[in-house]
Amino acid sequence: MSQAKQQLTVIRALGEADGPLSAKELWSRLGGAGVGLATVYRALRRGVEDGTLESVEVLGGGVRYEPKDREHHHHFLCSICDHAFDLFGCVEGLESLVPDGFQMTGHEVVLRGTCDECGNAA
Amino acid sequence: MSQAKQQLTVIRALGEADGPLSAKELWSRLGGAGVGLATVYRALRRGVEDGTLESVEVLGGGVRYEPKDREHHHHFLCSICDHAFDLFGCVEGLESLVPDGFQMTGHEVVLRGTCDECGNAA
DNA sequence: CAATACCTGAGACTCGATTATCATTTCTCT
DNA sequence: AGAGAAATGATAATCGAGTCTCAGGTATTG
Repeated sequence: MSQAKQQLTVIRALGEADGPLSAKELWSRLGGAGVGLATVYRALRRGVEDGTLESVEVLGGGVRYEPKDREHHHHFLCSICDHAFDLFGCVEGLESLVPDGFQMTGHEVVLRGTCDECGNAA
Repeated sequence: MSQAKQQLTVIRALGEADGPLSAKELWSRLGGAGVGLATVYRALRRGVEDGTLESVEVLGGGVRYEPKDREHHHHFLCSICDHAFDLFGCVEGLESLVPDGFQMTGHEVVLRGTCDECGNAA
C-alpha cells in the first residue's frame, strides 16, 4: 500500500499515453484541477526513484517521463503540437559514427516533423 | 562592419570548437574575465538571428550553439566531462521508423558514452 | 471513535538560465 | 579632436522548472 490514489492516477495516465509526457502535459491531461501539480511532480519523482518510471529528454521539449518497462525505442517530435510520440524499431550503423578511443554506452534518435493529426489539419 | 570586437571573439571561439558549446562553456573558454557573460549571450543571439549560428540541444546539457555552415552531423555526449563532440556521417533506416501519416522533416542522433580523454583517465 | 502515519493541493520559495538596464567605453564619420 | 551611435561589462530583474511548507484530508489499525 505504498501507492496512494492520486499517485496511481498519475502513473496510469502516463502508461496510457502514446509517448513520454512532461510534468505539465501530464498535469493538464489530468484536468489541471483535481490533481495538484506538486502531486504530479511527487509521483514522477517517486516513480523514477523506485525504477518504474524513466525520465527522457526529447530534444527541444525538456524532460518527459515514461514507464521504464517499454522496450528500446525512440521518439518523434511534432513541431506543431510539440507532442512526442513513441516509435518502434531502431537504426543501424551507429557504431561507425563513434570516433576512435570513444566508448558508446547508449544512443538517442529523435525524428522531427509533423504528426498525422497536425499534418492533415494544415 | 556590423560585427564588433568581442562579438567576433565569441564567434571565432565557437568556430574553433570541436563541438557545440553552451553559453557558459563558451564564456569560460574565453577566460571568464575579459568578456562579459552578457556579451556572450548577445553574440549568440545575434548569430542565430542573422543565420550564422544555430542552437542545438544535446541531451542532458541544455542549449548549445554551433556555426550553421557545418555539414549535416550529429553529436557524442561524454557522460563524464559533459562535453559534446561533433560526429561525422549519418545513419540509415530512419524513414522506416516514421509512422503512417507522419511527415519527417529532420532528425537528431546523439550518442552517449565516454570520450577518448575521460575513458583513458579512468 | 481515537491515534497515527501518509497523501494532498495551493502557493511560497529556490535555483539556474537568459535578458534587461545603465553607466562607460569604443567606434565611425567628419 | 568632437558628436553620436553602437558595443560592453557588471549586475539587477525575469522567467520557468521543480521543490518545500503547511494546514487539512484519508486511510488504517485497534
